Amino acid sequence: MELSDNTIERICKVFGHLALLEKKGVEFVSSKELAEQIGTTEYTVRKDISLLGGPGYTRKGYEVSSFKRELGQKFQLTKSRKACIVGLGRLGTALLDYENFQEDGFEIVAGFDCSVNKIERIRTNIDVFPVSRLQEITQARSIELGIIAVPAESAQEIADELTKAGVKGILNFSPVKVNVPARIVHLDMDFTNALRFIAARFVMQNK
Amino acid sequence: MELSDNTIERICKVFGHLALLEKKGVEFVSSKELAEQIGTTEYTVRKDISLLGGPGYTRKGYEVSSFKRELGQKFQLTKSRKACIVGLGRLGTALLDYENFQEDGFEIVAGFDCSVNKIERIRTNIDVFPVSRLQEITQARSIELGIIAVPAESAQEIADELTKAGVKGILNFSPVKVNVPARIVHLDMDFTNALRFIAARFVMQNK
DNA sequence: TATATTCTGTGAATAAATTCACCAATTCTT
DNA sequence: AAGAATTGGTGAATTTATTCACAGAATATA
Ligand SMILES: NC(=O)c1ccc[n+]([C@@H]2O[C@H](COP(=O)([O-])OP(=O)(O)OC[C@H]3O[C@@H](n4cnc5c(N)ncnc54)[C@H](O)[C@@H]3O)[C@@H](O)[C@H]2O)c1
Ligand SMILES: NC(=O)c1ccc[n+]([C@@H]2O[C@H](COP(=O)([O-])OP(=O)(O)OC[C@H]3O[C@@H](n4cnc5c(N)ncnc54)[C@H](O)[C@@H]3O)[C@@H](O)[C@H]2O)c1
Repeated sequence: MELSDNTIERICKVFGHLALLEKKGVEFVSSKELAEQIGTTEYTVRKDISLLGGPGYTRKGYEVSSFKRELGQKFQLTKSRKACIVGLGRLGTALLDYENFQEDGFEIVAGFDCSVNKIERIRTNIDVFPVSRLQEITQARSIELGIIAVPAESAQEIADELTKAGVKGILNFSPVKVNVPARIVHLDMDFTNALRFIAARFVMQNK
Repeated sequence: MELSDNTIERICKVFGHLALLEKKGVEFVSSKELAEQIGTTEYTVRKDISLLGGPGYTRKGYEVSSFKRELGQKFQLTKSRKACIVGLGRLGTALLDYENFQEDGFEIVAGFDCSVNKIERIRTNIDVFPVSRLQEITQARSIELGIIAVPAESAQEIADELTKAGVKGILNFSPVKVNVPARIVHLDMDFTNALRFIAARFVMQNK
């Protein structure tokens, strides 16, 4: 059965929240609480979950650990996935050193940049390479996800490289939309547009 | 008339693309091209634009400069808006020095952190302050937007501070949803969840 | 034990978003 | 000048998403 992107996104948020609850030792959680935490309604949460057939218990809600395990299995969110970062400027290096990715099942196993200077100067535990070795390293290390943190004008070029290298997904932080074949899942995260949206939304709301 | 969030978000993207085209000196752009650039269909673009009453010209499309001006006016995207960043760690400092915000009409006028050490060590042109002065500075400098880049456990606390300080919008980079009154527009940008979504989406797509 | 409460699951109803179909206007081509 | 092609605008149709309503089940309460 076909899940919508909205549903998948919400389920991912649910998964994240379940992980938190599990750490805290909480045993059960209701659709109402999940809804509050992920910013939607209890109806939507229940509908989403019902599409997956997850079992909830009357007057208790969903069992945190087993439900998390089930989601992890269904969406393969438990196996650790390897990722690389292309563009090691201010944003790229911040991402490189963000150790929380690890515990959420994303392992940054390589960084790439076109500037050899930069590569030599970077202090990090992650291996960094010239971008000319992107294909080689991506394949050798079974990297599944590519994170783009190069300037806008190089973003499409890097998206193409990553595509050729065979990644399954791309997260793009540059402020231009990248085009990749439909088999590759990609998401553009444009901070400037986020600020614009907030501003525009505020203006509309108040007139 | 009421515009949906989807429409507002798309219009913001259109605005961004118009700015690009204007810089390049392009005079007209069709709904089809806009659609390609922002990742939607020409129908949706035309429908969105028709809600705003923007004039398009037969066999030419929309006039880049005047349409951009019109959108800028309607959504007040031309006036420069002041923003601050709270949490000057790896991500916060990357954002602090991102000079492109400026040319898109967002001016970072202050940074805050709880660590006095950090504040003293930071090298940047932007003024940085201890977080205890958040309210004071935000009001003194008419800051409208708050960007949260503190660890998850402090995010809600900072959201509350920003709310009290009277900001109009909040962009939250921590991986927890923050709760603020409905009058304040806010957006959570959770990178980890973005990676999860990409992974989950890929799994679903291939079964 | 009986009754009230609270929770899920899900079909039906409603609402929202997208897509389509096609007219009108303009430009291009021959 | 005639006809073909391209483009926007928009009401209608369709599809998708959300919300509601309520049955069924377990638990709590009296
Ligand atoms: N810094 C931020 O806070 C911020 C905010 C919003 C958006 N962004 C976007 O994120 C991206 C990165 O921003 P940044 O501030 O880190 O930029 P930056 O200029 O600090 O770093 C870019 C890095 O990419 C490298 N690079 C350039 N072309 C390359 C190529 N073809 N292959 C490999 N590496 C290449 C450069 O050597 C540099 O190290 C940009 O697209 C920017 O618009 C950044
Ligand atoms: N670094 C990344 O690439 C990355 C990726 C995904 C998400 N994030 C999220 O962004 C946020 C910041 O990440 P980071 O890597 O920059 O963290 P960091 O630890 O490098 O920096 C956090 C900063 O916040 C300051 N701080 C802590 N509590 C504060 C408070 N109450 N008031 C003011 N300042 C306070 C700290 O002094 C520190 O300077 C986190 O929520 C993180 O989960 C970061």
